[in-house]
Amino acid sequence: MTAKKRAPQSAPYEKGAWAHVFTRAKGERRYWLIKSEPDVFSYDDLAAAPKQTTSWDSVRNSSARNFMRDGMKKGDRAFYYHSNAEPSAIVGICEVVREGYPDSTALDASHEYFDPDSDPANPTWFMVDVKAVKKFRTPVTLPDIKADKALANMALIKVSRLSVVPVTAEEWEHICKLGG
DNA sequence: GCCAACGTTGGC
DNA sequence: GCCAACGTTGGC
Repeated sequence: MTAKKRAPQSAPYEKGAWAHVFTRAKGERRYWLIKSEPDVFSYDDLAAAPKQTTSWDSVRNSSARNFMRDGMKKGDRAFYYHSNAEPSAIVGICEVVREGYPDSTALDASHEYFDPDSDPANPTWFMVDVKAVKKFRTPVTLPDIKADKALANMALIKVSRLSVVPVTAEEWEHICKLGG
């Protein structure tokens, strides 16, 4: 028996700052933002997928994993953000149609993102399914967001390099108005 | 348990 | 293509 690997469970939010996004009033809808590079999987790719749905797999960051495993619920909405794009921007809206479940790519030895340390009986990595809802008429770009005082506290800005982040209801409404 | 080295993300 | 931020790894 080898020594147990330290499980990648630590995450900044657990120290307090984002604990609130894991609780909700009965029937409350919560909001998120998910990032994808458009060259890899764009919003149009999602809209063109079977049932306009895809599993948000291959995320290998524990904070993002925790948001998917413990935070996102069916019916929640998420902005679809194109990272590493010209310009980087929120380009549309999608909906969580399946709540967190084990990420199959982490358990598939033939997959590029296979994680040999993930125990199938107690998986390390989780994913959700998201469905395209609406493409913005006008993408809301990162410069737009940075220039907007109402959006200065967005997790997108404050916590860089996290592929799944929470969005407040106020930020959600504001950006929806901008995007049309 | 500290912390240096390393890898990844993503803006610019 | 560069590099800052930051999470993870592993030696001690």
